[in-house]
Amino acid sequence: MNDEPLNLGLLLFIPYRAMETRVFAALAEAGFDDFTPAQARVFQRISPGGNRLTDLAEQAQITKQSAGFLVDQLERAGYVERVPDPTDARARLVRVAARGAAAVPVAAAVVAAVEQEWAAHLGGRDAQRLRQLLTRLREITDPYR
Amino acid sequence: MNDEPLNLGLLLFIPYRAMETRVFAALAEAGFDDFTPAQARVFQRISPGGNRLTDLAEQAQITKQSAGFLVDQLERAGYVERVPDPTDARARLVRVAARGAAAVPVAAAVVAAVEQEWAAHLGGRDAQRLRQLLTRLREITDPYR
DNA sequence: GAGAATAGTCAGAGACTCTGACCGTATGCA
DNA sequence: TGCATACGGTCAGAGTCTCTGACTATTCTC
Repeated sequence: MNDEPLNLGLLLFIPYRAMETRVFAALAEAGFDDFTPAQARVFQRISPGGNRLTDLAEQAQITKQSAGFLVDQLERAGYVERVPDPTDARARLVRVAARGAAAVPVAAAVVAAVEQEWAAHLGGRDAQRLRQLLTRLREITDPYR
Repeated sequence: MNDEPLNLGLLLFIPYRAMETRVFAALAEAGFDDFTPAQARVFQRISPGGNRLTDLAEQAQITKQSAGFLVDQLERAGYVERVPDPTDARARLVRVAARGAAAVPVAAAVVAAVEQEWAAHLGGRDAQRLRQLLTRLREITDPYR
């Protein structure tokens, strides 16, 4: 049923949504039942050394106010912490905290499992190709990088 | 900068978001400046004969209440209309109305343009391949179909 | 014809996002 | 050195989107 060609936007959205659903179901089951997709889109961008709020906002393509709102929640829930930026007294660095670090492997495991399912359906060679195509597409569609 | 492999979810999300941004910018410029992404995700699923609310909700993976909320707005803005379903007195069919029909070609043109840009970057053969891979991926990631 | 299922609405709450205004610190330059 | 400007971040308020739960009306099943 319904095999007419869809526009690429929707075609990208459908598997994205499927992945998201799977990850959040697993996180919830593992006890990380607070933690929302919006929070995750910020959390996901935190690098090992920590990031400034404005940096995270820019990467997630939201305003710094929205980023602040989400980081507040993440901080309250113990997923991240804010530390002063030694190089700039105005700024603070958002870093992954203990509970956040504990959630990462859970999420990573589901992502890996889903990617394997997809590879099983597409074939390993084509799964590889999909990743490569999307990575190349990112070159012209990621306003941050 | 930042070429480390990202998870497939994010890799799908980035171009999706880029497409969405482009389409909404063009719609706004063409005078369709009300019309939000959430409304579009419902609107996009309306088929020529019209759809029931619950059908749209299921496709968009939202509750029927949310779908009703969005269709209310679309109706008020003149993008869709509701007509009685001749086969079931409980139901009504949501159909594209005049203003909605006027917006479709504008959106379609942008989608086509963006897809062409992407094809120019990836190469026509690989763009074709990307579409094909995503279509196959839909087979196992679209809970509706 | 009775009971269960379905289509849709109403009410209320919570999450997410935005714009605009503001404070304190840093930077560039005369 | 000092001043204007830019930048990092917060506060306040509003709008949008989503959900859960409860309800009405109609249809389906037996």
